[in-house]
Amino acid sequence: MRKAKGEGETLPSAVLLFAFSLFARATRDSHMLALVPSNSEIARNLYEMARLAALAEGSSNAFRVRAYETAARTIDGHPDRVEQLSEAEMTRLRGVGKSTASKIRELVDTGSIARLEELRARFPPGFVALTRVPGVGPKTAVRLHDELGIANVDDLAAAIERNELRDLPGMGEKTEENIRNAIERLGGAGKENRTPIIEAIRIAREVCEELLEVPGVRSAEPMGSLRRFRDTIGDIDIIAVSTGDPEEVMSRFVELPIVRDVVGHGARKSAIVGAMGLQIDLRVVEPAQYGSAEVYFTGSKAHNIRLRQMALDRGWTLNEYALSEIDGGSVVASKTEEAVYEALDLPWIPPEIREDTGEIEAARAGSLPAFVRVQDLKGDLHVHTDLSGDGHVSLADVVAGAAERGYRYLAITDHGENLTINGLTRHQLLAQRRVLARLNTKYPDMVILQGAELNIAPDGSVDYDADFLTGLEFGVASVHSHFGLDAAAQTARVATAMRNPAVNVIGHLTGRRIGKRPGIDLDVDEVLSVAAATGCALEINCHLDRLDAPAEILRRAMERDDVVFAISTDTHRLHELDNAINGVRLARRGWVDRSRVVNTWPQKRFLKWVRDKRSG
DNA sequence: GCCGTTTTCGGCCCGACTGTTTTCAGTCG
Repeated sequence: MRKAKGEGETLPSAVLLFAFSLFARATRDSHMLALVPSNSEIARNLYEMARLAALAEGSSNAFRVRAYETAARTIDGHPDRVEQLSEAEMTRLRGVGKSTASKIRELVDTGSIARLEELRARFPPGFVALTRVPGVGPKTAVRLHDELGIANVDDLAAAIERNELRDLPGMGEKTEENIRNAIERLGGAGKENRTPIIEAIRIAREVCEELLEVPGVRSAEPMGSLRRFRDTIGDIDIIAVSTGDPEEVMSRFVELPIVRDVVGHGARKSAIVGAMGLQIDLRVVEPAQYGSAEVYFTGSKAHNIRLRQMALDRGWTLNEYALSEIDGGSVVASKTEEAVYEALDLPWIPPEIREDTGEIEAARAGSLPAFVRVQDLKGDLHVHTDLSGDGHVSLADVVAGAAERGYRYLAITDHGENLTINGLTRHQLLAQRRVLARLNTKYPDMVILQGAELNIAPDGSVDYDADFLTGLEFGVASVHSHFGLDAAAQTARVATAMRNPAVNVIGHLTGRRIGKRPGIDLDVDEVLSVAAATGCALEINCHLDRLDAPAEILRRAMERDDVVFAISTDTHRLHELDNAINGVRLARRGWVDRSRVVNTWPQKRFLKWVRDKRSG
């Protein structure tokens, strides 16, 4: 039996959150119906149409498939509710024509799309799962079904055991063996298994270091979704620049200790499966090709397609080796990314936003945000010391570390007393206050504020009492428990904390741990409204397993002009002060403008903002 | 299925690798 709509779907938690925010707003604004599809729900239907249409068309590159995908992407990134537009208005959206507009209208009016239902009936979930086996694409899946009656992965495995695949024209023992191995590696997830960025970054760094040992290799850097700073990674793409023999780089690569399986081994391109089943692709290029190679392998695919279209409009073609003239092939640009973008009359676009969700248009119009850079940060506003149960750096060391980085202000924010294992007693805080007075004298250029990371209780209250909190100079408030409350309760909880004068920043808003724990359910739009009304900043937490608030929420916040942010490392060990770069990259991914980040502000303006909030 | 200031029809991004082929289809990113 078919699942009820919206039930049991698996989506990244950030997308779910975002979807929920739209859904919650819809339910609040329109009392009459509870099932108005959000933009992400519409997009999800269109993505599913694309996926199934790929099977019907026999290719993921079929024009109809790409048309659905383009429309889905446009709607996913659209700031307003598409459901409220007329069909004529919808067709003004990029990639949405009459046919798609009427399908969206059908979805809004009836809750389903007839064409999608037909496709679902024709390609049941078990069959679609076949195409998640690496090496099995739409053509193969359909053939397996038509010629061998294979309807799902189990059927396929059984057919391989009977050596049936090798007898099909165009297939042989090798293909059969490859698919057998692919199913074994699948573990139920296959092509859609994604790795948290914190793990992927570690593996990528290790591999790049090994590649740098190969003679002739000048650089080795991760590209793809890792460079775009997505919070989960499907596979790792690495470009190595070599002035030596590329085949030597390749043979070293496929022999690395991390390699569990070699899935491709060519002169310029190889792919291996490494620890935890994570695939790593390596490309070797020459120095003169680096810029175009970076553009190409950073993606996203959709972003690249837009760039290539722009190249074609100019009589050029863009590939991984160069931007060059179609006639004659002379190179227009290839050495640097900047040169490639400039030739296409665009400013350089940061990798973090290359998703074809409006960045090309914004770049063309000159309306990209002023992106944050590490050197813009003038302070860190979430820092623990070894007084916190989970802190591993002394107060003196972390203050010195901040001073070394040229910071003009710093908030020490050890855990509040309600976090029983990690938190500080009032007595400890009073003692810390005396030490801080001396440190403030020692570092006259930097203002060190005594703050705390307060725990937001289920009712929105925080640690200590109002009197004691007045004695603190700064407050970060975070959810550390009761993750399972419903959205209404969580939203009210966070809103109450934001209204507390002792709270300057909401720490790691959703509480998610990427790949381990989903974020709490929130009405994001309501939270943003309260943030705006109270002047409470949203933290951009730099920890790679948090990256919280997620980019989707940051971008949503940027659609308003009244929410501010704080890029904070949440340091527990001295070296974590360097994690600021992660927050900077997350901020870019959320299209955050520098002017809205409170810890880029000069000392005086920053301190005024802190005091204004605390005076209620 | 979408799109258009040369176009309402005829285009639509590009290439490496693999396995099975004697020149290419399928898959992948």
